[in-house]
Amino acid sequence: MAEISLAIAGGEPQRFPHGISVEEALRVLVSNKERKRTLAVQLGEDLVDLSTPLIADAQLSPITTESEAGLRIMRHSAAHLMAQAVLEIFGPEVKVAIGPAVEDGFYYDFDRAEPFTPDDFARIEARVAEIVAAAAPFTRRTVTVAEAKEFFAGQGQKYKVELLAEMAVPTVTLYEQGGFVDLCRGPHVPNAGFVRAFKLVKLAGAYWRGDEKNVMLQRLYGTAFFDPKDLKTYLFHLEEAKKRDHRKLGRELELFTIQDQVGPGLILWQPKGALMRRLIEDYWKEEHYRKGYELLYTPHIARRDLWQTSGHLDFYGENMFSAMDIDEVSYQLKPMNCPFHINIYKTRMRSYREFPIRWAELGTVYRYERTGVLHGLMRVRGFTQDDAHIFCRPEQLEEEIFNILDLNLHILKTFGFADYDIYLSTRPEKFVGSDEHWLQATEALKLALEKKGLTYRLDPGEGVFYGPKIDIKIKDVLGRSWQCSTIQVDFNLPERFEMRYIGEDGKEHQPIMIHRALMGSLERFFGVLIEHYAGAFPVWLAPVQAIILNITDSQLDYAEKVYEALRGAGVRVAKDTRNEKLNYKIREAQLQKIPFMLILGDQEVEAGQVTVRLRDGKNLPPMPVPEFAGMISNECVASRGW
RNA sequence: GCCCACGUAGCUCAGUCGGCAGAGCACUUCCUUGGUAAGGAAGAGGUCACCGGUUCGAUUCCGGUCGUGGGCUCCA
Repeated sequence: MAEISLAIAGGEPQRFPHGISVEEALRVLVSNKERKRTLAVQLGEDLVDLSTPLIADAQLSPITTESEAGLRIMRHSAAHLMAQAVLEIFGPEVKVAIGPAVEDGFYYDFDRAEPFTPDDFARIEARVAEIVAAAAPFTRRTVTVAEAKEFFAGQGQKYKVELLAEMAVPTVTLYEQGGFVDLCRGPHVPNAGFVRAFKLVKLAGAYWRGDEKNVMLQRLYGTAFFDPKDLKTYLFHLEEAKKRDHRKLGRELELFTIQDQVGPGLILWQPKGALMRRLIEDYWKEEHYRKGYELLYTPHIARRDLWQTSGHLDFYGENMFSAMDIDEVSYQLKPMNCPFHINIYKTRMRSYREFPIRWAELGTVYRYERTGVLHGLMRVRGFTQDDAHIFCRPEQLEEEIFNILDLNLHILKTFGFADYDIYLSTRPEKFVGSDEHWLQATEALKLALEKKGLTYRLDPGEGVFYGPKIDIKIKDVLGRSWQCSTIQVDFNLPERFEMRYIGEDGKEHQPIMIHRALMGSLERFFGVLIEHYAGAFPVWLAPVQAIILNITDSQLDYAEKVYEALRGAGVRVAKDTRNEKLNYKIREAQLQKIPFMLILGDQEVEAGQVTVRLRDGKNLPPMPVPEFAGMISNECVASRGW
């Protein structure tokens, strides 16, 4: 028998008999300790089981319990264990669909007449614990698609049969543990004992293959770890994340509210939230002015004809609120601002000399969202976009995109966001515009991204039908990612509205149009902001920057003087002069996450100073009032840049 | 829209195996004037989401509606 040469990546190759298993090879190639925590290896591009026979020279990279990849493999195995437990408890009439590892764990979809209840969780967990204790080995075998079909058909597992029917390969692999056989690519842990900590976390409905035309399956979400301590940490982090939930903080800090009587997905901004919004808007307007934008205001409704012309009724109609008749003319609430901006463009003939035209508006739009998707500030039915439209010549496209990215990142950074995922979406199957335009525009987006030195992911075919786009997504503390910024090229509306300009050649041309929103929606952005800072906003944004806490009534006059002075100096100051103990007042101010507490006792009155307590519990040395006011204004300038 | 769970005072939550509803915090009043995360007492506050049904009687059981949460789908 021939020999093959194997090595740990970066290590010395050694000779082994042809067909030796990965596990046998590891016994020679790595230490015992290392081998015991290895659950699979990477072979080239592929991850394979330890039992895999090796038939060619190769470099092996062990996947251990210490790695992300190892965790994923184990979680995928945990999904199999859960499916085994479910079938054992609820009988073989339960149909299994798919069960992959996901970000924080795994899930498995089941088709069962009776709904699972949270009470079932304990039973399933107990059964999984037994399976884990038995450390049943995972075994793999390769069969033909026909054999696999016959096997699963025999078990009545119709979803597996359906999956097999679409596979364009001759053979598939089956994994078995404890008598449960699943169609699966693998790899898996060597035995169930690797699943040291297992927990079911939630129950949800999910359509078969994600298509709402299909039957709804029951999805059980779980998570698993190699070490029970990690599970505990994970659950602790979930609790911590809940504390930053913008819905909870929004109520506690009195930033915004959503009332049944008003309607779902409709936001009421309370005074403190409204104040913050004003600060955000002021900042936004100033930055835009500096970058050569002009501001517009447009109405909330328009004649239905406008939406006909724009095409929104055709491609966006199901997201629009229904029409209302006014003097026998039909009107509709706006889901977007663009048609208004185009109408302003069209008030007269435009020249290439005016380009680029950059028009921005904080435009409030209304979109019908299905009830199930509404979520605090993140997903609402009425929201204000920080919208803008840029009209330019094709050759200006790249530079304009670059400018937008520049402004975009600058603004995000001011709000403390430096981590985000960038996506470039290219042409979908259904599209308007010429091949040449698409190619040019997509190239321009790419070049701008590269020139800005940004790494991005390509999302092929995920562009809007009217043009390619760049999306920037910010992650919240619960790990959900929210799209805020979007930059889209549009070949459609200029055509539909017959937009024109006179070029250098004296002839009519069609302008290029860019839609863009940086914060996306003020509501969503505010939600992300609340979670990002856990409600402890930077000084320039804090609705209350400082609160005066007097110790006894004998400082009331001085408190009033300090209050007036700080107000006069432009500090957002509040005072708590209630007849309460200092401890009590500090606790409240702390819970309100006010950056500075100004403690006033007899000492401060005498010295004409304030003692500053920070929200992290530290104290600054006593200082005169003007010095404190100066400190605040300096900090704001430093954060905001002006 | 679909699946599962939930909806009791402003907030967090008890409770009623069907018999006119409870705590803590917040709020009001009084006492207390106290230096870095809750001083004490009293008071007020709820058609138990809404609409129907079963019942002598429903906040409790059943059905529907609305809303919320977590998912699916969709998106700023």
